[in-house]
Amino acid sequence: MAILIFALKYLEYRLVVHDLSTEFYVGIIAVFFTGLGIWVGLRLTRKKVILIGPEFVFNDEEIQRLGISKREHEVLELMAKGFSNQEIADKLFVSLNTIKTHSSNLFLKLEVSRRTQAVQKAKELRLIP
Amino acid sequence: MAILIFALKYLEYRLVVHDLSTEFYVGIIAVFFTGLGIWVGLRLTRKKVILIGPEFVFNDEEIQRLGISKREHEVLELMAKGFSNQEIADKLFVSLNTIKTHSSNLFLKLEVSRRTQAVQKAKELRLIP
DNA sequence: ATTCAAATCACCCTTTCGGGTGAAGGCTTT
DNA sequence: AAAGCCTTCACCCGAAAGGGTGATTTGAAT
Repeated sequence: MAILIFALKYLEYRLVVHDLSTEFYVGIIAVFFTGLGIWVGLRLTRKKVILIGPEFVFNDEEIQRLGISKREHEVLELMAKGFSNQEIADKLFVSLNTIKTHSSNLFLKLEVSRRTQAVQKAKELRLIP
Repeated sequence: MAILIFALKYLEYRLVVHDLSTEFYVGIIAVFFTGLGIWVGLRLTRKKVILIGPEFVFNDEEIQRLGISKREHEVLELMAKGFSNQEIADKLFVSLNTIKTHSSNLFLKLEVSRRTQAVQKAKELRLIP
């Protein structure tokens, strides 16, 4: 707004002092404010792009459709982070056998036979980030 | 450009017929072209956002920095798709031992000890899609 | 009170993976 | 020609993962 008022006054001053054609000044104004608008437009979308990037939502429908329990989902997340069954067991304070049971059930529900496939499929279905 | 010329002529016509102040017309031009600029700006970034999404480029610098060979990179890609060493061996028409060698070298270069970690790290470093 | 799913753990066995070592052939660089 | 990397393959061994079965406990729903 300040820039706009300043521009108007400045051009008005130039219009009195010099005697150039009206179209010339109108052209200058048009070009200047088009540029200003482009800048504003870029500003607006730059923020949007930043916001679009890091948003992730769990696909709860798919999780329930496959019948994946809370605990199984936890195991799945740790699996995706590259932890071994033993490490997952330690983190969740349960036995290795328990994790093996959970992972076996996960593989059945995800219809895979290896953990790398499980992780891949889980990411595709947006079960995990 | 066509719109700009049209606007200039139209405003010139209005300026002669009616007798409103110059600032008024300058204001109209400013607001109109600011809007036009915003629209153009949005147009430009909208295309950029669409392009940014599905494009993936291999991080060649990182691949070379880690000294990952062509063959090792192939193995890494198949690994990330969830294939077992035996399946990778079949796909590349080499022996299982060869794939084990490649994967061992990969783990050393990526500084990991499990294939899930290797896949995770490779994706972080944009070595694979 | 009974049923049912989830979570826990155990034991068995097989397959896969990972680490270590060695070696042979090919290709490039020096 | 020698040195160095890539690729290929082999063997050994231990650890990890996966498949199957069965059992107990707990909490929620009927």
